[in-house]
Amino acid sequence: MFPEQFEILRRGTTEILVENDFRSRLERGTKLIVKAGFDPTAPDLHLGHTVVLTKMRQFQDLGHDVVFLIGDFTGLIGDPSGKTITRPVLSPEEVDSNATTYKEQVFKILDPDRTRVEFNSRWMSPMTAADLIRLAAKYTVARMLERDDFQTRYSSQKSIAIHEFLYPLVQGFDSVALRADVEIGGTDQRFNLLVGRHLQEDYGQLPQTVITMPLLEGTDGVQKMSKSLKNYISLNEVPGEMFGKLMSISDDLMWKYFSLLSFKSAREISSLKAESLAGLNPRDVKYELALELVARFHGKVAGEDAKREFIARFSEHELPLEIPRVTVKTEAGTIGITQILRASGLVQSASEGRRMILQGAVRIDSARIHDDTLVFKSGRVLIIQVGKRRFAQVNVT
RNA sequence: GGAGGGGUACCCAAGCGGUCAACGGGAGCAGACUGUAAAUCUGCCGGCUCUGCCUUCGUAGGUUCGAAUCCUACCCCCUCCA
Repeated sequence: MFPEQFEILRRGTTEILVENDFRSRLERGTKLIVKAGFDPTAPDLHLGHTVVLTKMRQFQDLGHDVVFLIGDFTGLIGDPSGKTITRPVLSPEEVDSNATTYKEQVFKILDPDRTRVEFNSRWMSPMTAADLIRLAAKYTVARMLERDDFQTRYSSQKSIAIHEFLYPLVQGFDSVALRADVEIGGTDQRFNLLVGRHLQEDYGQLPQTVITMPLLEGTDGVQKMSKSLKNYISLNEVPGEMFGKLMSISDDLMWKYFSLLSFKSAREISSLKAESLAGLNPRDVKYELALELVARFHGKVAGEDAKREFIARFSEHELPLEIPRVTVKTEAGTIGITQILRASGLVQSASEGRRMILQGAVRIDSARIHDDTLVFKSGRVLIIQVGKRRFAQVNVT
């Protein structure tokens, strides 16, 4: 039983600190308190976040207590791992509405009945300045600067504000307040998670087990999935978009997505791998992935519709089922094509429209055009396509 | 308190009086191909009434026929010394 639990929980992790402690914790057979913190400023979760959530779900399924911690207090500090130092301070109402949005998304993965949602302002706000100084005294500058991104910023002459040092401390203190047995985070959280161990020891608690999960690369296949890099797949993505974005990841990256996001068993995944080696089109394997994930967040039917639509659009080059309709007004009864493209929102500027036409990207009623000086009279209705993905039915009035 | 380095387009990063709408890389977009929004190759990548014009290189002024490039003031970042 315990070795089995251990194996399930270890799957996909980058690191478990300390493995032996974790084993003995599991062997005790008591419910563990499993914590993971989330930033309140980004209620729009993406697939990268779900790596940790999926791991939390496994703990739940094994009967442990999971704490979904919203770092509303740490939100005041901002995440020092990013480049931005200042962050807009959220009002209580904003935190509240973000939390609601969070829950909607998170409970697609976690079991709501077995999840405790906490806010770290509950114990941080009552702290006095003196309390905070006492907390700050528990760690040294030299040890803080061990943190990889502090080090990088320091040596590349980027600023580090004092309050950013508080971020790991507060996060660590959260573990003390929650008496966490386990904390899960991405590998980029390693340092912060370890601070928790240190502080717990200082407060006379058994240091938590730290579990780090690999970072999921975004759709560019190189950088970690993040909103600011715009390479993310949001959980709120409409089914078609989510399906398409998943199909756009590289054939190599697809396997990482399988191992970190799929609920398929290790055995099922390796048999897919074997089939693909045997000559199955990687595209078809990717369909499996896209289908599973779209179905998880939007339901089975939406998943299948998305797949069907994708094949029609990109394999059979059919027009999408639903084409947005827009109306474009003429000045004196006629209007140039570049103006139509811009006014319909298909391109950002008339210049971009001109370039698109010259590159052969624009089709009107399915026929490619090359002339950027075309003029249309009012009363025309045109189906315009720019590239493979932008469509509009334009009513010229 | 003193000395020095730096702020360039979405990001990184050249340029240091005209040939700069600004090298190069990344991201993005498009085309070809593959009939995966994979991979690969090619092109585009400030705006416009587009063989030209207009607005951009921290901010505001100035010098000059002409400035991202020189000068002045201001704002911001970093380093070293104290």
